[in-house]
Amino acid sequence: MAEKVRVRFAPSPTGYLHVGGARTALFNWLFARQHGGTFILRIEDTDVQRSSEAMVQGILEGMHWLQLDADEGPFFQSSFVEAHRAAARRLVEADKAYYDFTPKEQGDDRTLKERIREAAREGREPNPYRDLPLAEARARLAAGEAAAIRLKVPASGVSRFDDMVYGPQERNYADIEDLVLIRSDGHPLYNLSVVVDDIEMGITHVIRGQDHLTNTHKQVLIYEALNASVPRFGHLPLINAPGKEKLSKRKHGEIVSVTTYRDRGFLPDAFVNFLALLGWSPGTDQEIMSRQELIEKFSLDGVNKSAAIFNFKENDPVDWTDPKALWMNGEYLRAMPVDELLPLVAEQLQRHRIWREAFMTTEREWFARAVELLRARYRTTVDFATLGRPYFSDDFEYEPPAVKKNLKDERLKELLPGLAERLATVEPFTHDTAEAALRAYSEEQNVKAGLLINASRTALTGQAVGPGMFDIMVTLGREKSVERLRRAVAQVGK
RNA sequence: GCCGCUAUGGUGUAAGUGGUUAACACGCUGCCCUCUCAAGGCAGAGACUACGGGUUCGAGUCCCGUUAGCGGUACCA
Repeated sequence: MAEKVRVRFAPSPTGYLHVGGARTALFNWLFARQHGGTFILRIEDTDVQRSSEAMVQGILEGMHWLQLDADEGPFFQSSFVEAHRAAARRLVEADKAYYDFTPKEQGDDRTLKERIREAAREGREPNPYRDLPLAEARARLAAGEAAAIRLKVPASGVSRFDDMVYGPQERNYADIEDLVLIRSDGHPLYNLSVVVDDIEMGITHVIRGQDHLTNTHKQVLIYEALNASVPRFGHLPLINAPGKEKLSKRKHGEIVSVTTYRDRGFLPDAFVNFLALLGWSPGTDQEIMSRQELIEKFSLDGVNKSAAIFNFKENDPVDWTDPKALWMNGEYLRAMPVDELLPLVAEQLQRHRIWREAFMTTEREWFARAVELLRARYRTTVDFATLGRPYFSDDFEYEPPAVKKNLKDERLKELLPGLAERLATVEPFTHDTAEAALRAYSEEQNVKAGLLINASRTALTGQAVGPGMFDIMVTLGREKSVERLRRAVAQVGK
């Protein structure tokens, strides 16, 4: 029978967890869950210069928020370097790798990319140390000379593997250089490290970004040299920025960081759902899928090959990220049980310092109704604390455009206090009785009800938009409504 | 330069082994609802399926070429 599925997510902590990494983690996780397999987290921190503890924490936090917790790990690749070196030594002994005494080239002022291309263009000379007898190499090593270890890649023939997403892949050995396995300072390099670790951890399926597709041939070579069984590979299309630009941490900043979505009021399930649809489709029209549904429907066959664009606009405070992500979060906000939403809203109100303990105790029922009323028009939980501020706190601002639009009419200086007086005596104070009182008053005063309604909305919330006016009144309660109507007189005509 | 991957409306994706007017979602526009804004309902605009050749009765779907984007080509990961 088929062996048990073991997959891993192996980020390098040279940056926070970004959307591309999160999607790779998600697909590995989904694949593992679907097959009853094991999902492993391995931090590839061998590049000490660029890795940092803070980034490790950021990755862990992001994974935790998305609820993609690992079954095993986190492991740290840096703790396995001895195994990597031992593997390289074995390859040397088996004559599948060799010591290269060529001095390490020093960097110059050209950019890295230019240097790589220039070196490649010059063509490769056969390495003079490739066939150096091992005894001689060891003698030079013993004499204190430094050497890198390179893999002996066959001069001719082709490398093949069948990618689970991209299909059959071929590459001529002639196009693959004798790659360095161990630097001359003893530091193991990526291609060796991943392979050794993946063998050690019994990884059966390697699911990762497409940027590794061509180098996979090199890794297959290493597996074979090590007499290990080669896992199945599945490469995922990349996620680009608008304009098909590469998504870059430096250029695009926090907009690509997963923790940004946590901090700006996304629901983890909504974000996971959105991420799943970036490069994958269940093949049906269904787009809103719970975690369980994703696990059931996910398939590498449904992953497409072309890069997706993460469609955010830069410097747009309202549509600050991909509109579809925002829409989807709103859908989740509306569909989830209020009881689950309440603590999330509470968290935001706390962060904005407008939280009152009573909201969760004596006024919990009221709190739930207010959240219910507001969530139809919000897209993130942060909206409850910003747009929703007037509903939870008396300390709010009158928005100038709203004042200009709804509190312009000078007559309101008399009408607002007049309305306040009427409402003060309405008994009981409900949506319908408040409405009846307002409409009666507008008729008496010979003004349109709309004038009073819109003016009241701005008087009560400082805003021009929001829920139905009488719902607002009931939510705020008689006392606050009356008080705010009177207070707003000072805003009339501004 | 060389090797490789990709190419469907603004964005994300559909269109089993080639078969009528290229579908869905987001976004956009309009209408309905209405005290505003959302939500919801309805309607609509938007794609000669990157371009050029083939194969075929018939191609988004197969083949070749071109172009573009991306990846690799490192003693980075």
